[in-house]
Amino acid sequence: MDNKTILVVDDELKIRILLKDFLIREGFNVIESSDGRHALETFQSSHKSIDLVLLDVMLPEYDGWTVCREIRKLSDVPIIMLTARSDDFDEVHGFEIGADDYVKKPIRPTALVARINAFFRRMDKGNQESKVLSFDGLEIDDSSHVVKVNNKEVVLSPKEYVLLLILVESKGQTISREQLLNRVWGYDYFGGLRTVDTHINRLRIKLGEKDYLITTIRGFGYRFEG
Amino acid sequence: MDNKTILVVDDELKIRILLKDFLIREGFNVIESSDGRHALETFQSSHKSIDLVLLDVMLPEYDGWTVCREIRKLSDVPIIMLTARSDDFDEVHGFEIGADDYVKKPIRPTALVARINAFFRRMDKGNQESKVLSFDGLEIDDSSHVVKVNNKEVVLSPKEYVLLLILVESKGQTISREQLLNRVWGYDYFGGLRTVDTHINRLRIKLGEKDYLITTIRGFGYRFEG
DNA sequence: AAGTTTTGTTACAGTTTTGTCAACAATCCT
DNA sequence: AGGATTGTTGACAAAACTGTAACAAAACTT
Repeated sequence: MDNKTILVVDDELKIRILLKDFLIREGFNVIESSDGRHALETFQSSHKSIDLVLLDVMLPEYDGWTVCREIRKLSDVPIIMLTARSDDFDEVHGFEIGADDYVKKPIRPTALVARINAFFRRMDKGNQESKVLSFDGLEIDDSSHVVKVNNKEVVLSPKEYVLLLILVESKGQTISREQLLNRVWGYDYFGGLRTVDTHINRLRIKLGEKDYLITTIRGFGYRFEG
Repeated sequence: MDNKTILVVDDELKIRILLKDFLIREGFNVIESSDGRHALETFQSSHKSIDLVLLDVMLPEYDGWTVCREIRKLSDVPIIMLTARSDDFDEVHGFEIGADDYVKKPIRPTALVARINAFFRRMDKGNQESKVLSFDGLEIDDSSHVVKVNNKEVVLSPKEYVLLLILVESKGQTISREQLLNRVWGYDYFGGLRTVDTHINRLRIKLGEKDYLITTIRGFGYRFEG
């Protein structure tokens, strides 16, 4: 497999260096950029050879959102946003603008690399296929976050959407409440397990007649039927 | 057998004890070390059996960074650094050295354990194969928890499912009621042995015509015929 | 700042699961 | 055969699990 090239955009030299080192150690090629304007120029001049963009939100010249939007006008390259704190980040905002994923600082290198690899794996898998998952009567367009039941759009809240996505991504497998808490709410969330039930319930209501797609496996968790 | 072993390196006795107790309670094996030199020796002598290293930055003899670097020369074991200060220098330094994650003091044990678990989960996600056990007419898909008899799904209760799984995993061997109580109900369960009989009975009923797969070994226990 | 949506938690009722018992059946032993 | 031991099965109450509604806090909109 030939090496992928990643464009790293961050104004902090230290972070840039450490990301570069880590990515190179993982076998990627790295192009660096320290501000928004330069990043855009770099991308314009050589976007054919860039396979993924790591983009800090806070940048001089243009901020990360702007850079993201501009890049989107040129290309569908995967963009992963790096956010300093969770406060100043709005996930929905990020998705609307066209980012494919986001990673909160402080960055955990292995996690980041796992995420990057996941992207490339997904891309290699079906470059032709659109990112629309669909099962009998249920459609999930992951790029636009639109969910349809019998061709009618259903509006899901963020948590509901992620919950559904997690279930669908491991369809056929039973996932415990603990796992769902970890994957939807995060590994550092310590709320009660009943919370999952409630959200499953809300999700089912919104799925309407297709609610049977989410099965309860008593004593174990939930499962999406593919 | 499934237990992961964690090497805890910290010079403060209190913290070491705190971490050890917590980790052991969570089902990990723990090896301790109080200074850098000893940690390295320990790791060199038994790094085959160490699955993760918790490493304090400030240590006598060698400091945490040095220990980290040396361990990296030997192995790719995940390393989580415990840092007292939260300024960027530590993190950058850590990235360069090759640590996988950071946890800032003061440590919240539950959060730390969650992080460790997240790590292990991600790691053995790679070598996770959906194992489907199947015998004439009986199928057990452990990832989805679906059991089929003659291609027809059979719904088992949690206890029934685990019971069946235990039996199947040691097929051909006779397992005593005591062993079944231990492995299905847990080491700290003190119920009567008859309980096993009842559940075997219920299991057989649900297995229908395939009930002969579970044989009674009079005076000893039960056996699954593979 | 007020109103709306999302989210986490709790409470409770309906259902399933579970443990235990006791009667009954089968097997073993002398 | 007869008694003793062991296994099976049905009944039933206790415990556990889940779905749902209600409510309050938090986040987001306008």
